Amino acid sequence: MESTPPTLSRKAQIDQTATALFRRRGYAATSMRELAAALGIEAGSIYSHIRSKEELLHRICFRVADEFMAGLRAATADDLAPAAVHLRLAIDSHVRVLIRDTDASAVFLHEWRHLSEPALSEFVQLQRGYEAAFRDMIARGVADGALRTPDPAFATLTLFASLTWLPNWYRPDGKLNPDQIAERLTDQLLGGLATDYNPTT
Amino acid sequence: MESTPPTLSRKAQIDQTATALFRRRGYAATSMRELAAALGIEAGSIYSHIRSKEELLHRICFRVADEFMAGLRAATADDLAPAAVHLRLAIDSHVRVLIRDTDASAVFLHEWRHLSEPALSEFVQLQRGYEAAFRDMIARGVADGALRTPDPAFATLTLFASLTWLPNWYRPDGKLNPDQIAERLTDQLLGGLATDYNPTT
DNA sequence: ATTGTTTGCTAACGAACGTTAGGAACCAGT
DNA sequence: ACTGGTTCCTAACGTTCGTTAGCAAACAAT
Repeated sequence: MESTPPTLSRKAQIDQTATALFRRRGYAATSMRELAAALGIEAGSIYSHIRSKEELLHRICFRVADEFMAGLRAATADDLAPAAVHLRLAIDSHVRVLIRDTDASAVFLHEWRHLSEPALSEFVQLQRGYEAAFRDMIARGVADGALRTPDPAFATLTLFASLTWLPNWYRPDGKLNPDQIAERLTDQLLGGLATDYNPTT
Repeated sequence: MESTPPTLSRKAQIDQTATALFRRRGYAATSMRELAAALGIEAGSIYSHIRSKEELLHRICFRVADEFMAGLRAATADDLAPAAVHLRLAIDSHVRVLIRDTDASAVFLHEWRHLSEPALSEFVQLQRGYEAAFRDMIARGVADGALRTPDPAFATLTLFASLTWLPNWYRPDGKLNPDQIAERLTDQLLGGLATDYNPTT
């Protein structure tokens, strides 16, 4: 059972509503009074649960960052697996986070720059490490012949471009369910790179 | 010669500085006092040249939209050319706009949602038409056998994803000059689609 | 019964916001 | 010399911002 109330705790509700608003209108353009109205309470009441507006953004960004990082660790846990397998699992994990938590992912991707120091630097560092891991996987895949691309660095950019674009077009009520989307996107992105690639379909 | 002063007109300077600020900090998070400070004047002075803050955003967004549209028209001017050629020229033109005017392009891509009606609807309509044109070119290219992709709609998404991502990584002081970037990006994006493609290099 | 936690209110603070009014300096063309 | 346009200033307007203080109701645990 739970020690917390049966539904979402108020703080969790605030996080959720703030995430949706930050995504739709942008962090800077969302006022605390707007957030309060969406929750059906007054602006001042929010501060019984949080310390500041930026704390909301901070929690969203770093929670999503944690999910991405955990997925990456799980995908590369098997040291003996080839780089191309690591890459496939990592892309798949990344897509699943994007789909499971589209609003928070969109905030993570576009609103992080409104963090202030020192959180901003910490976030950027996490981001760089994450991207570097993908670049390494692709480079190792090319080195061992499993992947083929005229320009690994550029391939990494294209990969992240496609991943980052997903929240812009994904609709939960679309024809494909999340698993199918993740599978298809992974297949498509890897299909363009692999020298010999057979999708699981 | 020119009837305007030798350097940029003040209004053009304001546009330029606003573009850079809107890009770096976001439209909503950029204050008129910040903009004024960057120009070395007082906030009130700006209103001798413009009517409102949103007018700045409006001008940036619709000017870039015009450039994209003009490029698309030029690329598809030759009715007799095959769809794959139209597509190549259109991608090339798009990339050149992105590179020539990176700041304005980034504002166009990310800040347009802060436009208010009716400009917002007008902008969205332009955007949809532009994307539809690319989708059609890809679909026709697939139909006539010049292009190959398991999912034309998804290919269009990936294409726009890569294009939209460019301002995020492009640096004018990089190794490649604008022409080389445009050529390489066009080659790479089309290379993944074409059934038989020989880059111009 | 009491205590502590959660939740929310009203009222207001100082700061920052976009914007305007009114005036002044400068400069080009007549 | 005069005129009209461009440019910028100071001062302030009304509004909205994030946030705080102080208080109160509801409820769970002891």
